Amino acid sequence: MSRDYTEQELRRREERAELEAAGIDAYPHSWSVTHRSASLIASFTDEEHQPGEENGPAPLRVSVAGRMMSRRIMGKASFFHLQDAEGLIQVYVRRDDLPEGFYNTVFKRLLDIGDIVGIEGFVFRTRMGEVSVHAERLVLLAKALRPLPVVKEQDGQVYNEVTDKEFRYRQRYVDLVVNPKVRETFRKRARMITGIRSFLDEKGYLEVETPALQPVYGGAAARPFTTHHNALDMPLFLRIADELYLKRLIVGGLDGVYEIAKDFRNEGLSRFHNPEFTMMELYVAYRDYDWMMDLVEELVEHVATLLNGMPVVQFGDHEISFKRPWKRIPMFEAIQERTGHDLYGLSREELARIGKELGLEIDSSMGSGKIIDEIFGEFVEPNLIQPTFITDYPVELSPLAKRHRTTPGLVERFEAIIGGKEICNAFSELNDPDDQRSRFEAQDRLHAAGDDEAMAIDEDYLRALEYGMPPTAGLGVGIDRLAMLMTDSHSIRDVILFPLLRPEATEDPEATEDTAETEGPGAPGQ
RNA sequence: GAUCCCGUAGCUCAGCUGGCAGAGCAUCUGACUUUUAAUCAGAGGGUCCCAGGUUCGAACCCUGGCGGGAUCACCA
Repeated sequence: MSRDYTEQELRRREERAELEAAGIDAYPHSWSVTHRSASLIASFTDEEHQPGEENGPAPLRVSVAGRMMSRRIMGKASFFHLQDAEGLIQVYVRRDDLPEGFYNTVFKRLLDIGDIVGIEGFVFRTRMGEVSVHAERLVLLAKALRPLPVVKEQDGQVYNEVTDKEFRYRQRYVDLVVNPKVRETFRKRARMITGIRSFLDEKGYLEVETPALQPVYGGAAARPFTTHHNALDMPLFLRIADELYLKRLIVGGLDGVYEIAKDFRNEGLSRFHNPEFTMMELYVAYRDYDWMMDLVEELVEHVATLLNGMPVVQFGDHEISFKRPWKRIPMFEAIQERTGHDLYGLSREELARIGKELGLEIDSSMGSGKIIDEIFGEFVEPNLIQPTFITDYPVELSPLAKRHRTTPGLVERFEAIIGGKEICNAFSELNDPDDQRSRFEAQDRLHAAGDDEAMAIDEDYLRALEYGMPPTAGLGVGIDRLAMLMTDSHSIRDVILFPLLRPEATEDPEATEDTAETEGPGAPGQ
């Protein structure tokens, strides 16, 4: 398989050949690093480290490694910037400090922006005040055969910034190299997840793993991905939620369990939806949804503070404060506040009439719960920017939630809405096996009527409930959406390293159809 | 799935009413031993997303397709 190389790629391949002809390995095996850029720069002080003065401090010798990101060649001396995991550090190279011929031939002619190099030398501050490494040894660690987009920056102004979304998502490795903000976003995401995990561990909850391949899928309303197990010759579904397995563990006596895992939903893509996404689910025995609201506030305030030093983030034009306590409003009250209509207890016909009056399209397949949800989603949710708990949902929307202790027709459920989007969903868990069975049966009728997102009856789950599940509070948090809020990202693709895209056209037009069909794994195309 | 916008050099982008394909960075050659978007002099580099159509002539207009983005629908 070959393709036409560009002029610059050909040039780099020639350079590699020349390097190898000169006995220089273009891909050596290792390099020992003693320092990283940002922390090295931060630790440098003129009094302790700046060499040159008589009786001055001894030079600080270091070994660093990274990618050459820019080059300023001035005759017999040069500067370049080296980028490592922490950031950039400038390197100073002089012809006369390197072996005979190395500077002119290897450094100036055979190395390029994008190459990965190792530097041994001493640290100093230049006349212009930049802490830099004066190279005494320079070793190629990996030759870059493709040219990297060259992005320049001066006083915060970025030139030739790589902005093409498709390029950035398809070649995230390049995006990470050239866009520092992207590296910061994913560091923050990682710190957020670590923060959630240690918060939950500290409370004594047990992190568990439940099946991603499930014979019966459930726990949410969504279409699944289906697959097949050959040896058992059975269909399997990729999980759409962890819920029913985690609650089996509550039955089993593990009083508090959580899982941070990928869920898979075979549905459309959007700014807020990726077919695989990360969910954190938590179940705690002997608790209810009121208690869980307190926990969510505490958790999110804690994580936001961990990431930003304070429980406040800038999100687009809004400053969002996660400081406890958050507003709590029953769903019907919130709808009445925004639309003037009290929907509680109304018949389906009355709800449909109000929906239409409000300008929504209501069709005959929509049940009462669905209409209420539409009205909520249209008039309430987008206006909830500051963290708000919406509580007490209609029972028909929530087949796994426990009935409200005082208000008929509702369940004890809440969602936290932040920035106009649902961030988590929680309830007092339904633990009456007979009620659960009848809810499943209602779902099953919907399914039979053509709703392919309705839940299936999970007999094993019902069996577990029949053994007795303690009162339990359950929570699901959309980790990607929380990461969006914490990093001021406005598309889920900006917080998922490799979001799903359509397969791109193969680079080699000859490698299409005829070969793709006959080749085994790894063949491009579908 | 619908609507709108976008697709030009390795990257960022210009390209007027249809008339020779452009700039900066990157690359190459030369100068330069503390520069920092280094600078200076020169050179090379194009399937204008793809396929048709209109026209004397298409990057530009028309039709269809591919890919991306945004909004909507869907997604409790």
